[in-house]
Amino acid sequence: MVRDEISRLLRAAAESAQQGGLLPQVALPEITVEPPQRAEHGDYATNLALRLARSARMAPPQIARELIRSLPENDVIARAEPAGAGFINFVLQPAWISARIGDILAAGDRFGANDQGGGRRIQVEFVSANPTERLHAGSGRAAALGDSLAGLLDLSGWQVQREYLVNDAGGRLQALGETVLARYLQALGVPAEVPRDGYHGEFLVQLGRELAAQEGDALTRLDHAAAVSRLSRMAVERIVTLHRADMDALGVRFDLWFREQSLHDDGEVARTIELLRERGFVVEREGAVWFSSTSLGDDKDNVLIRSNGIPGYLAADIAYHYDKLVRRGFDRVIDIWGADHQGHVSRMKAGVQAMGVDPDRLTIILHQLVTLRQGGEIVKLSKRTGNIIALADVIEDVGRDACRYFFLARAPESQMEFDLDLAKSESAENPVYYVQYAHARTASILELARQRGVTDATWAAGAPVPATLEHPAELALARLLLRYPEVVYDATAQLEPHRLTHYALELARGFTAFYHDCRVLPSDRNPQDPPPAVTAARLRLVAAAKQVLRNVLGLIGVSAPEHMERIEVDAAG
RNA sequence: GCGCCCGUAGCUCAGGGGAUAGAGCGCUUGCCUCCGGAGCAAGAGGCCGCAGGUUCAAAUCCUGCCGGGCGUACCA
Repeated sequence: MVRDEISRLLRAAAESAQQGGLLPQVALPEITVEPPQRAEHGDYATNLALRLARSARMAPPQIARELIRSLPENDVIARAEPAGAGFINFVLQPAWISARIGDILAAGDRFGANDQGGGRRIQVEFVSANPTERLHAGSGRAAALGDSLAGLLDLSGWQVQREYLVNDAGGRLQALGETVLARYLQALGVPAEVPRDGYHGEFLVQLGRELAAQEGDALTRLDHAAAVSRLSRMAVERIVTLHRADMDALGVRFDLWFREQSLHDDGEVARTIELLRERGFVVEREGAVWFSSTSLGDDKDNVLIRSNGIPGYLAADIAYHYDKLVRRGFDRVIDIWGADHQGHVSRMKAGVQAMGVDPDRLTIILHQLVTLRQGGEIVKLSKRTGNIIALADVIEDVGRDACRYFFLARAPESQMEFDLDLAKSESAENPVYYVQYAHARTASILELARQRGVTDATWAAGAPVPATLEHPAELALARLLLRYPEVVYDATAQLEPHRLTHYALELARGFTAFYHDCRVLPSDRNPQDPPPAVTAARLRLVAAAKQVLRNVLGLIGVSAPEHMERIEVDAAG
């Protein structure tokens, strides 16, 4: 990464200055090098002199001057200047930048990779909606967030597994079975009532009809419990199939759809409770079995086995996380939960800790809920409200690409307002199309170059640098491209994939500005046409831009089209 | 009541100790004889919710208050 090159030079400068007596022998703080907000402040800047001022007992500008003077000979930095209250601003060498374009082409789809994971194993579990209805739009946010995060981790040297937990056990499954039985019977004309804690939406009415059509009255001959059990299983399978189809439509693939029921079948839930008991975290009172999580700092104890003898969700969830962290041995586990589950964070952490596992190995990312706006109406998407807008409908309306981009574009902790009408009616103005359009342009330029007899070898990775990039727009684009690995690194380390969408837009803008200012191919009409070496250098830059746009769009989950359909601008509006 | 998250441009949101706070959409004004105008350039629009505190430096960290969202079950 470019910033690491500069950091190394700065560290060498500081040590050299200390040895030469220009700076006192104080401990160096962590060196941060980052692009400044304003272009006139150079390509990168550091506040090292400001950070050193106190311990060195020197004025920051003076420290800055000493550091600059002590910078080792190098071909990276063209200029280093003290600025402001004590910053050092760096301008990179155009020749060095130009040479790095070849690195991008050589790295190809792997450009941006780093090794912060070091081959360790990590699991990202996300969406994991209860199989009781169609996925609602809010699950799209979890899907976009989880899939892009997993992609980032993969690119950053982690071995990643994407997992979806199917809650096919427990009390809600019972309620599902009761509901489906009632709907099934109703469809057969038999009077039946959905229990009060069942699911009253239209969706299961339809499912009941389908099952009645498929099974006839066969299930009426079973006793109640058997019918509920049978129907709940059938319903789960159908609903999971629908969930899988929605994820496919978003381009999200899971490595494993984990069945909660398997933990019960294998005795893992029972073993987990026993293990908690051995470790002294189990108390019995009021006829139920409790996890004494207050002893680990939780605000209250939680039920493991209800007084009716059925284990609650927490017992299964602790068993599940024990399975992930110990039995399957993931080094880290990331759970992505909706904000409506925020209350479970402390007890889940306590549960992991009680099982003897370092709770820092589990990271829970909460995303705030999604609000949909449709026809000026606000529709809040919380679970178990009757007013659900299905994810499948949103994907169909808006398209996969815009869906992935918009769901990812906000920080998880922000509430998100998704304006369906805007996304549909003004899709041409969507930032996602702007980014895709930039990619289509790179493809178009390279294709035209081929038609004019320029071979791909011109922009191949190993080719020598034909000419040093000089034009400000060329250099600005090249610097943006070189920043991509830093964006990937930070987005991974901070677990903030939404940064990708902002970078993608910035890169597309940088490319479009370059395209506007710098002619790539000769036009024969203009005496200012670029000479062949400049054309070759710009083609390499275009090829590199295409690569990086492709890479970042890939992480976001948006397609990188070679061509886009023309949209005619209707002057009449 | 208590807990978590959020209050930044007309709207939707980035930025989360550092230099003159940004983007998209919307609005105003210019640009289509050449690689795709789904574009480009310029502009208007901000006590960064309020009040204290910490710091050389606060939109950013801390405290309190106000406003919004979500939790606060022997549901998941």
